[in-house]
Amino acid sequence: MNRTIVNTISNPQYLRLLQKCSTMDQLKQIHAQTITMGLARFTYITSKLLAFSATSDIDYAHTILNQTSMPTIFDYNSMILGYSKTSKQEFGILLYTQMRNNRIQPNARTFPVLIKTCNCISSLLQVHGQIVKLGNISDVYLTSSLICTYSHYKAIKSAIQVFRENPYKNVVCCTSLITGCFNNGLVDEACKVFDEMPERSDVSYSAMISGFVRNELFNKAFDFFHRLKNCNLVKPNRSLLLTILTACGTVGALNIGQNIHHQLIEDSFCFDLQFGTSLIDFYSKCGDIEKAEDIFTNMPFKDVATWSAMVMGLATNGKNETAINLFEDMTQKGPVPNDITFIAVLVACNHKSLVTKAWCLLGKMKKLFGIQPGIEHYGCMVDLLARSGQLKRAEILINLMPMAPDEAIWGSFLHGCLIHSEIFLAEKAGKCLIELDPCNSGRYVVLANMYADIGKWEGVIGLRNLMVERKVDTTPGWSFIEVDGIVHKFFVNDQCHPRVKDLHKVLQVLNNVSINQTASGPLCT
DNA sequence: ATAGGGTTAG
Repeated sequence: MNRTIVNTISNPQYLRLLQKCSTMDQLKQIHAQTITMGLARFTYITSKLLAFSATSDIDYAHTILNQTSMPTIFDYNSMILGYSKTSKQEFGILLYTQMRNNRIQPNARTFPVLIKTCNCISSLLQVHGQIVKLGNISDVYLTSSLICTYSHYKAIKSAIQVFRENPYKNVVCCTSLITGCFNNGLVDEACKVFDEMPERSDVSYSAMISGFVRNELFNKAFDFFHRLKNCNLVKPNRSLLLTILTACGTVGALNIGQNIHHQLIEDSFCFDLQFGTSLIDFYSKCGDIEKAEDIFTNMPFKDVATWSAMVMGLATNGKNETAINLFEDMTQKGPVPNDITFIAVLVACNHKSLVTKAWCLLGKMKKLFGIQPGIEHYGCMVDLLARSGQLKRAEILINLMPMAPDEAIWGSFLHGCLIHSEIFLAEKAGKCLIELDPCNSGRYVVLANMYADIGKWEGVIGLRNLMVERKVDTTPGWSFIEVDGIVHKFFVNDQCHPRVKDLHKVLQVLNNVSINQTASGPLCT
């Protein structure tokens, strides 16, 4: 940078210069010149430097803070915000204490950032205590921050209490509570808050729809989507359409998803990175892998998520070799693969029992890409080994993994044991599953069916008693399909659908077509 | 003048 420029520019010009700088190197240069030019005595200039570096290099920001003779509340707020974005979140409260020792009064902006540094419920309670103690410092930002963080730590009752007792609230506070309720399974409460809201934004609708999706209430999500389109008050925004598209993929709602696709084409959004990736995922999940490939080919910009979605789509649609080849292409000329890409390519190996290839990829992942395998990667390996009958090796891997096995790991292992009739190992895995997931009736049923198959009736009775004793909810299994925008849900032995007779006729035809099918009983009725 | 909140693909 030209020294004379800095020397002669006025303060607003200086600030504009600072806003333009995009790297820490540029900032350090400006900082050095600020000192040489004697501009460091203007506190708002150093404050601006500090605020900028706090979000990209917190240690550098801390050196600026240490060099500042009289740090202001602005400096502390920036520092606390900076720490909230790092892994050293506990420094937030330490800085706050230091600030209070220096007799600096917090202001309305201090607490939302301080709340962000709370990494557990006890630190949140501590901060909330401070807020109450100081009094007179609340506003809508603070209310929503408290609601979000309480619900994040599963203290939804406290979140509701903050909402009810707080006079400062607006559409954001209501939306925060809606999200909190949905994330804690309180669907009715979320609906109540929405119904009673004085005004609603596009984000409020988004929160409702994604909340329904997370709670697997897909019909309600689609209902809301239609309600929103009909009311014409709020326009569906990007994230809302992305959420709906995810929901469509999850339930295989081809028609609704296709309508969104057409709408995206009309709005010239179809080449958008996120929409493109979402569409690839959606069409893959609906089984239209050609359409997914077509979108992938025509996307002008693709990132690691786009490639991962495509590899996963191919892998789950039986195009395993294409998936693995696409992954190889990616390592040659695409973005750097991440942990999710590796899950996708391991799934591709899984569906073709490519055990050696999978081990090789797992090694590559660590050595070449520096990615530590997570529980999902081990899960893929266990699944792969178990399916291919290498149950001993699968068991050894479960014991050697650096983390405790979860339901998915034992589930894969059990599945492999059942395929290969390894009764002793299956029993072991089944018991682990029941203990990990004691409320899930399905876990008991799998083990009970296995006992029944081998005629070990005392095992069946024992499990039945255990279920009664533990009051396990035995909601029957269900399936669903979307036709013309309506999701039809079917339970096992369900006779409630108005066209149940027609459905049975179709099922009969299908069963006759697949003569070699070894499925044990009807798919769903 | 500088600092804060809600939805979001894999």
